[in-house]
Amino acid sequence: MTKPKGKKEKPDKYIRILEAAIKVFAEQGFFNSTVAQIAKEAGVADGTIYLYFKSKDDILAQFFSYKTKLIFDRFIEEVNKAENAGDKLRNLIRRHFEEFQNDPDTAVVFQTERHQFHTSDIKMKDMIKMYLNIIADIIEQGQEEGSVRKDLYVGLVKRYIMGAVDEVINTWVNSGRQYDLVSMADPLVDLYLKGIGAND
Amino acid sequence: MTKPKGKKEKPDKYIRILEAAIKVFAEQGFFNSTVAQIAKEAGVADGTIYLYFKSKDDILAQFFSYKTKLIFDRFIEEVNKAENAGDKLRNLIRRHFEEFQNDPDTAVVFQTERHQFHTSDIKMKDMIKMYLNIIADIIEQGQEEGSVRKDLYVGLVKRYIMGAVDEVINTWVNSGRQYDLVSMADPLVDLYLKGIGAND
DNA sequence: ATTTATAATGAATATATATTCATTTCAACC
DNA sequence: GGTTGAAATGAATATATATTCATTATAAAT
Repeated sequence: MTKPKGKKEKPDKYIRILEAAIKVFAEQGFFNSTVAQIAKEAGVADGTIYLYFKSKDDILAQFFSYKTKLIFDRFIEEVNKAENAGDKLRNLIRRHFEEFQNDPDTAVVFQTERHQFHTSDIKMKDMIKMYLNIIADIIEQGQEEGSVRKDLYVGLVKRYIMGAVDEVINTWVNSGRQYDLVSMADPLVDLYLKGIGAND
Repeated sequence: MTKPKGKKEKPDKYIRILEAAIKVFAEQGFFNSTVAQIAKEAGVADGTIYLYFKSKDDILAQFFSYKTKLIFDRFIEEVNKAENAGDKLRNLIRRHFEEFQNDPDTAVVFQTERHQFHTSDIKMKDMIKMYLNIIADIIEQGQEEGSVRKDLYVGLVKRYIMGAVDEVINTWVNSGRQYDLVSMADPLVDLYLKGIGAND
């Protein structure tokens, strides 16, 4: 029998546990979630978790690296579709909003837990650095093109951009995700480029 | 004897425990900290904590409301020292950076834990709303004065400002607080006002 | 059918720690 | 110096839950 009836789900059990964990974490936060809850949500025994993950902490660590890889590839792909710096920035942020809007559990866990684990072995700093680097490259390209001011402290600018993106997502998450996040992208990019000051 | 020798520290035991808790939370995070550690740091017995606080959660809740009141009063005071919107925004952010730089433990706890307790009874949303309102008032004043663009979505602008402030502080906290945070205020306000786009 | 290897189970374990409360200390007053 | 009430103590309790591991199921191989 080369075609099994329905009992061949080996490779995706890892994924199934991860997805279940994300759901539980999103609902209750990492520290308030129990391994037993994750197991139940995934439809496996408690002990099974430990065949795929070293510890509860490891589940969160795996989640971050797994999702980050997936998402960042799409960010870069989307950035590369554009030619000039302004469009690249717009594409990055729009795609960021799209990804999070389409995967709200991931969004919640990212926004809620990302500030906790800077000391642990979760490679949070590396992730953030990657994101900041994408932005820095765009800024520098813009400066070469002449579309971006040259008298900028890029180390500050990239955080200014990332911070605003982050807060807009936070607001959306904490509102119960009731409105369209993606529609915030264009007005936000407009603020980055033009600022709030009246053009005299 | 109306002048006790040195054993009259009643009103500040509450404060002492709070400060100790903040220190412990800053070092290890709320969930990884134990009540016993806080008691030790404060130089009191474990049980004494419960004469002043309902629970471990309550310590964090008290901290937020206690510190928030203190700090926000100073924010408003500082904003009121300025006349026009630009200076008000500058004063707000500079004072924000000053407060956090002078009280690093508070800064760490704020930045680390503020994204966790949106569902709990900690009045996080109210605190954030207060801050956003200060900003919104400044923006609107700027629009009346003519120094700020009128075609702005204020609901977005205030988050854009707060988010960037937040991220700049995060970076400082996660760097081990090695550089002068306050010096970031002016360049940041410059970005808000002028944006990154080349003025054509 | 029997063996073998792998995967999964879930009850039992081990530990950690928030909270309680019976007891003690303290300071003021008579 | 004895009495009183409040404040503080810290050992004991109660609970929760991450992790382990002896046992069982599963599937393939012979």
